[in-house]
Amino acid sequence: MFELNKLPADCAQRRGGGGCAYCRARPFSVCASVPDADLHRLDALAETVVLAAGQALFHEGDPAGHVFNVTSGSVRTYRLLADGRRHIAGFLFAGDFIGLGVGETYGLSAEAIEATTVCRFRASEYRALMAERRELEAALLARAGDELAAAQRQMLLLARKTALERVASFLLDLPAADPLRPGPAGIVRLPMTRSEMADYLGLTLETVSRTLTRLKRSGLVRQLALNELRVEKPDALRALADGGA
Amino acid sequence: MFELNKLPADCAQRRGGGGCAYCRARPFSVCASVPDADLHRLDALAETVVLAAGQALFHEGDPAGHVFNVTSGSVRTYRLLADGRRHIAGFLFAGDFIGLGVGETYGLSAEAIEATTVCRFRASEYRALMAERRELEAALLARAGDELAAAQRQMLLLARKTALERVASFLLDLPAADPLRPGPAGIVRLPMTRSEMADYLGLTLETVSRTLTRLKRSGLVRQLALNELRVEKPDALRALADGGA
DNA sequence: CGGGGGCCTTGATCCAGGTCAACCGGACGT
DNA sequence: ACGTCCGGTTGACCTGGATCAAGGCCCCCG
Repeated sequence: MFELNKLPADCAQRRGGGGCAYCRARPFSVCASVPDADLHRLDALAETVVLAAGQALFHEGDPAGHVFNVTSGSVRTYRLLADGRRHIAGFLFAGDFIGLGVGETYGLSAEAIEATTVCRFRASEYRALMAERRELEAALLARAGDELAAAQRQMLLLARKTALERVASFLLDLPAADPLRPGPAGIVRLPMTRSEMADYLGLTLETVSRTLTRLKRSGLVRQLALNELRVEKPDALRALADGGA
Repeated sequence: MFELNKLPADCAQRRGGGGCAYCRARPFSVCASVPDADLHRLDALAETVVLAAGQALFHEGDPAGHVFNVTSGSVRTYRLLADGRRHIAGFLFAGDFIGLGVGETYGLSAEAIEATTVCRFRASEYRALMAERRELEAALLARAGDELAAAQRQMLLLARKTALERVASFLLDLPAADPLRPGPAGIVRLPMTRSEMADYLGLTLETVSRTLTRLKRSGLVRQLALNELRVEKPDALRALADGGA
């Protein structure tokens, strides 16, 4: 039911050619903590991996051999229950780090949503680099704190918000997550399907669709293209999202 | 509707008397990363705070002046929506650290569930100590990773599990969270009310009560006392919790 | 240019869990 | 001893969102 594409061995290569210096995602990533003068250390460990839409980075239960930085595109992380129910833990964009909670094995699966590039490190080498470059460790700790706070907001959403509030929250939070595509304020790009939004928000795809229709009809949101829309009344939408009566 | 008890100024005191060396929660906390020889550094910064049931440590939106370690008892962290809907983000026990995701202000409120002691540090001093003692920073990063993984499991629960699966998961995960009260295997102590369980699990208190009754009737669980029960069939309960058909 | 397969939307119906309400029992204060 | 309060349990009913089903649109491919 969900494809299990392998990662072709040839699409990842050790670089060493100073790629980090030109990485557009660096300012948004934990790599920003590494001073320019030390970038060669990162470069020496980094592999660039190019992914097509639907390709997997790893699967839940795989030995956790690598950590990743997303450099362009978007990634979903998810988990399945035995009977196929799916939960999408997060959508990741340029600058996001993958590998914070991981121990021996990955606790989630990760797949590209669209054409995506990630920067890959052997976990053991990355840990060694962390031990060497303290700022990197501090940056990861700060990032982990931010993600924890985001996870707590998401738990509130899942535990207590209505479908309308969930979708409204999603539309407001999503654009901020993708720093490479700031675009004009209020434009929301939706690279994922309705089904993926549903599995992220704890709803069904039908409910997501109906709820978006309601938001359009009420004029809070306008559809610009399939999977792109504009928030027309951000304050009203925010009030909705936060359960403001 | 929810009490807003103040923290009496006199219940917290700077110690400096070598308390950390005798702290029963230390082996389970991030403090375990500080070598015995350096414990005086922790002691110098630590204040012991004794809390009665229901007393608040801080409220959402307060300036985040302190971080905490729980040393005994239990704490709930929660957030409210404008109309009073509550979500309990977590139950914390001896060894748990409070202050990972915090920035300028607290994003959650925290209150003692029962008689509780916590160890309090000024956030600025704790940050300075972290800069000085690297192992502490590493311990916090590891802890943050664990919490992130736990948050992801909880999001799966909230997004996709049924009431029965949620309660079963809760009963299995809770005992492991309280290291000072290991007790005989399979004994679950529930210091929180049905309403608090509900707000943690994204249910209502009635549904929690009915679901516990179902578990008792089906023989998976036996009630020993009010708020204490024993898991009779851990494997069956685990299968239930994980949605195993 | 025609056919097929995703993805999306919309409608009709169903049901798990929410809501409202009654009652029970233990802990407490007087 | 008694009343009150708070937490828990149980029952009856309701509803938001799930489920089941039918098309529609668009894109790609032959």
